[in-house]
Amino acid sequence: MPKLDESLLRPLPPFSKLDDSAIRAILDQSTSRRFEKGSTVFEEATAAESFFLLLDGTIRVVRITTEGEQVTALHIPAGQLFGIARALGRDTYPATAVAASEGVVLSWPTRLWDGFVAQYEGFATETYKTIGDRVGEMNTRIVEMSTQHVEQRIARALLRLVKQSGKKVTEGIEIGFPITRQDVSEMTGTTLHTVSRLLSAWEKEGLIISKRKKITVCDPHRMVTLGGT
Amino acid sequence: MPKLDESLLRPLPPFSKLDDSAIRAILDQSTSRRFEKGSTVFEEATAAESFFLLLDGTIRVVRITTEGEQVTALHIPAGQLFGIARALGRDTYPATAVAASEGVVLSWPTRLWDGFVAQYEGFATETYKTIGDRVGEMNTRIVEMSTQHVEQRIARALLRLVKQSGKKVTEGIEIGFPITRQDVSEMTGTTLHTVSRLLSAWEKEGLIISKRKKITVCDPHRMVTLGGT
DNA sequence: CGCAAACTTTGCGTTTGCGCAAACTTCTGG
DNA sequence: CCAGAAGTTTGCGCAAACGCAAAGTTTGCG
Repeated sequence: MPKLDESLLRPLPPFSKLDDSAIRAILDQSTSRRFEKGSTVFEEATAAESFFLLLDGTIRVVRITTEGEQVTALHIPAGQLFGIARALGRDTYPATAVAASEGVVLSWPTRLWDGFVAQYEGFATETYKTIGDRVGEMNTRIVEMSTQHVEQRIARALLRLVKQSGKKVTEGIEIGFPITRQDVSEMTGTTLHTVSRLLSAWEKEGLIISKRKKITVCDPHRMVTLGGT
Repeated sequence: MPKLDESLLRPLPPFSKLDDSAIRAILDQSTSRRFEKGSTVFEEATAAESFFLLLDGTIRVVRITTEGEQVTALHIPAGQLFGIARALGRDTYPATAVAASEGVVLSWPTRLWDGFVAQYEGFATETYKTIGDRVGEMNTRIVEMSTQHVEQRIARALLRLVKQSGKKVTEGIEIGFPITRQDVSEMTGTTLHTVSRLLSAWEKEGLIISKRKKITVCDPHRMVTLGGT
């Protein structure tokens, strides 16, 4: 077990109101694990045996259609809980979680969930806020998919990624994990071809710089404009 | 105040595990109100002053884009709680609720929420199950919007409506509240024209019968097939 | 009873973005 | 250092669905 201490969890939403001993106790019951890029943390429809906290990296939450197409529902940034099926009364995971970059997660057996909720004041509340945010995001996704054109959807998707995991570099803001055109297409409900064409065009205009698996937004302001009113 | 008794709430999820006196107490604090078709129960981004239980009718949960287009996120069937922003740590409503048919709702001031959760065992759990179901539905919507063609989306939307509020009639199963092509288009992210064309075609094939504001699915099995694998 | 409003149908031209195909570039492992 | 895998670019043709327009139908209200 790697050395972990209270200061790690302290700033994160579900733990912010707990005292050191509580956090210590929670930490002691956790398992830490490193994930390679592309590896699966848990799979849709399997028994929700654990819930997770992402310490480092980014998780892609995907669903796979009967035709085998992948759809990315959500990206989880470092510092958030995920796989918390139990909080919504489910006993299987509703989607698959894939590591978008290498990363580290803590996990606890799901059976501890109810105890944490009962024992630690504010734990549930903070968790439900996170879920609330995700519901909001999903809602926004539905609205976007219903009303916007591919160009706007891709612009917004990039902005979301930048906001969640952007790193400042000299040329602009870079998305903090490796991402392919295919990935972007799965987030926006389009094809990698269309994404490629669009990114090429944007690069010519100086809006972005894109290398293999890497996208840097140079002109966020103009990107926002493209994203729609 | 109309006469309400325990038997009304008893069978509904959040109350199923409470005893008569608890339900009585909850009921005593509620306000009952009738809504006309098309009237707004609450509006997006306004302070979440109440939460609601739909006793009769159907609620359409919509978001309005900056361009003024409406997108229907969800339909709430009779018997469910809604407007429970508080449960997800929000203090404003994330969407607008419109009565799709006339109906009756009970409401409580939001400040009572935390008390209910604390006081009544199982109340929160059951509520979160409902939310979990809705999250699942939204997820499915995203996947559909990403991967399916208009025809499939409309087929599925109709099936969802039929499942939620279908009434058996001699010709098939009829959607239990008035619904226009416009409404269907707002559920599926398309235009009323496309919906009209498609429904006309389906009617010619005997798949459905549609009158003004009324749709009856005659051949649900074939409709499922149209909805995709 | 008649008019206006709400809802529906249908036609036609246009466009967006997909599907397919092929070539090209960058990485990785032996 | 080379071969193959993984990722990207680009061209071309096509079909789904939109946008616009106009006319038809049903309903409710005065």
